Parts: sequence; structure tokens; C-alpha cells
Amino acid sequence: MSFKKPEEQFELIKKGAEEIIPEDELFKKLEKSYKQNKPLVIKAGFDPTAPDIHLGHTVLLRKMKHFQDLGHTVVFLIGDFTALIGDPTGRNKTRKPITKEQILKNTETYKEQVFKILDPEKTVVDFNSRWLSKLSLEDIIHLTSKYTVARILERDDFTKRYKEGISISMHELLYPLMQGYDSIALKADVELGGTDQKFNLLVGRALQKEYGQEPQIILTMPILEGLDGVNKMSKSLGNYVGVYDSPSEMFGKIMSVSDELMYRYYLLLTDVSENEIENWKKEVIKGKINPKNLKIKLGEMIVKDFWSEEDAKKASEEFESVFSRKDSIPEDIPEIGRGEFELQSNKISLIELLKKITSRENISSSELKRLVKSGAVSINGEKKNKIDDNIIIEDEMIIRIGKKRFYRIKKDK
RNA sequence: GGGUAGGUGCCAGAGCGGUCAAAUGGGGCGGGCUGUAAACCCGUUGUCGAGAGGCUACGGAGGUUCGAAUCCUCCCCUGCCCA
Repeated sequence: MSFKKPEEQFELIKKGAEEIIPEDELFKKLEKSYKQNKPLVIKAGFDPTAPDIHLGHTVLLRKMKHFQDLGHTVVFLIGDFTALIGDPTGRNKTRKPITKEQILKNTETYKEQVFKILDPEKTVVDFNSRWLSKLSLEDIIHLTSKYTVARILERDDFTKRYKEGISISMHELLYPLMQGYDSIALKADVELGGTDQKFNLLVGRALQKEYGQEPQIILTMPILEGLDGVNKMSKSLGNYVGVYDSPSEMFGKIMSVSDELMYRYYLLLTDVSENEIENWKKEVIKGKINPKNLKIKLGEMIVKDFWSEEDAKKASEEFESVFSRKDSIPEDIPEIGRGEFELQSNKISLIELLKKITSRENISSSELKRLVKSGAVSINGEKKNKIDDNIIIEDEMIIRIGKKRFYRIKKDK
């Protein structure tokens, strides 16, 4: 393996990064690695608390990929042990505990999804339970003696919770120390994380010094805002685009993003250069570019990353015809066979029909009734707002609820 | 250990014996407008029921009362002050 010149590496590494602490040390490490022809150990940890990876995670994964492309050893560290605590970062209350079974399951799906971005051949996957579960109380006392309460409480979220009178449990205070211990165990040269991880990452740096190691470099990446443009992208807030979302879903979600956020997504989720993005912004202000078209392009780029160029084109065209021209329906919608209705006659009341087709979705019938009353439901393009309307089931019907939900009834499945 | 303030719907937060499925705001959903953008306007927001109406719900368990989110007892949880 031969490395690129440190200067060249540095450029790619810096791209999109929020902070590198400290930059000059990173440069020295790169020089050393170059001279000795020895890759750096790059650590990035993920707690498998939620099973699905979304675009927010891929910001970091992309940076890992950069290091990988430069020939360094990227360790994808699964925090199977730390997940038991749950990172208190950004939390205003203690996380609910998660079971070991859940963690294992999540880990499997995690690995699969991560390799949509990372090169599986070059990625080292490790688990922090490998060392953390073996620590004795004595080891833990030794570890905790290396850091002070005041420094732990410096953390903004702890301070806030403390001041606002929201409980903080002891084990939560331990979280940063355990994450730091991971760096010691791996002898990490660089640790990557979101900006919200800065504190935890710095603890790792401090602890490594205490344990007589060369301290790691901290590289933070910005946190990606979710579809609402305000909160960070997270599954629990429902403002996310999952890497397993279907092409049309992905595309649709991207299209619903605000213009401002679109530029941000370009910056963090594509390889478009910062200069180019700035240019576009100016052109949009001048009225030379319609922001809608930029958004379409963004949607296509992202779908292409996770599916294929073909899927991207298809999703884009479908979107155009379904929503912009409103002349057709999406292809990929739930289908119900006519036979599934088990009717004596072929008539059914509207509400019964809706219950049947949405039976998988956990929508209460009160909710459905509300939707009907507010005019959200149409059949074959015709609005239906009476709950007790009798509907004749035909061999081919399209039922639509709201803007986005479509269902098809077919002769037989 | 002692004292004290609390625990209400997705969230924040009012209510403090009947008119409470619970004010108000946020969020969500739907409609209108549009670029499935933002902003804005309107509606809606426990559940079952075609409807009338039922059934669950105000930390948990009991109790008082014709009637409890509201009063009493015990328990659980959290904050603050003191030790």
C-alpha cells in the first residue's frame, strides 16, 4: 500500500469537516504514517440502539470512506456494550434500557446497511463489549480516577439537565469514559464523530494521555438536519430518510425538504463541491435556476447512491407525473386482491373498505372517519366524503388517502 | 435520614368535587394555495360505533361520595433544601 502525499490526504480529510482538533497533530500523524508506510487507525463508533441507518449517519460514513480510500484502517466500532447505557448526548432524559437481543439484531442490520457506503473488504468491524465487559471493578475505579466530576459535568447536556432539575443517573456519567476507553483499547489515531460527540471524543483524547498513549485526533462532522430542517435527523422524530427506503420514497422525501436545507444536503450528502453549491445559490437568487430543479437533481443523486442510476431516473419521472402533472399514480403501491373482501354482494361501505385496505397500518377507525370527513379520500379520482357510502368493488380501483397514500384493488392477486 | 414541591393527552402546560375526553400553545394529520418547498388560511387530533351512544384515560393500588384528574390512605417515581 502506498499512500498519497500528506498534503493531498489532508485536503480530502478536511472536506466538509466541522473541526479537526488539533490540525497540526493530524498532519504530523499523516507524515509519520507516510514515512513508515503504516496506515493510521481511524475509529468511529456507533451504538446499535436503533436498527435503521439513515442519511444522517451517512455523513460520517462518507468521511470514513474518505479515510478508507486513502488507505487507512477504518474501524467500525459497534458499541454493543455502551448501547446498554445509551449515549446521553443531546438527551434531556435517561434513555430507556435496551435488551441484548435487540442489540444483536440491530447490529446485524447495521452491518448490512453500512456497507452500502463503506468497502466491506477494507473495514474492520469490532465490538466494544470485547474489552468493556471484561473490566473489573478495580479497572473501573482506575479508569474513573483519571477524570473528575467537574469535567464530566462541564458537558452542556448534563449541565442543562442538572440545572433544570432533570435526573441524571450515575451510569450516564460513565458513558464518556467508556467511549474513551474504546480509544485506548484500539489505540486510535483519529476518532470521527458528529459535532455533538465532541465532548466524548475529547475525553478519549485525555484518557489516552493518562494511559500513556499518543492522544487521538478529533474530527467532527456537522449534524444533518432532518426533513423538518430544524431537528437533527433521527428515526424517533420521524424526520429521516432511511437507506432502505424505496427509490420513490427517498425521492419524495428529498423533494419535501425546504430550499435552504437542500443546499445543506448537497454539502453533506453529495460530492458536489462547495464552490458549485455557492454558485447555484446565487443563480437561484438571480432567478436563473429554478430551485425545484436543483432539488430534483439532489433527489436523483441520493437515490443513485443507494440504489442505481436507473432507479433514480424512474423515481424522478414517476414523481413528476404523479405529483406535478397529477396524471398518474405511483407504481409501487400496496395491492389488495378483490377476493380478499369476502363479500356476499359486491358492495361495501366506504369505512369498511378503508379499514380493509389499511389493516396493516394501525390506523384507528376514528382516524379513518376523520380523514373521510375532511375530504382526504378519493376513489378513482373522485372524492368521497360520506362514511356510509356504499362502494361497488370493481376489478381495478385506486383508492387514495391524503396526498401520499395510494392503494390498488385488483381483480385477483 | 429530615423537610418540601411535584407526577395530567405525542410534548409543554391549565384544571383542583359535577357542565372534563380534559383549556391553551407546540407538534402531527387532513383540506386550500404551491414546487408533495417555505409562509399563510381553515379543519382535525383517545378509542369502538353508520349514528345515538358506549368504553378506556389525568403515576399505581385501594377508599370517601349519588358523582373524583380534583378529597383521603398506602405505595412507586422525580426535583429542591438540610444532614
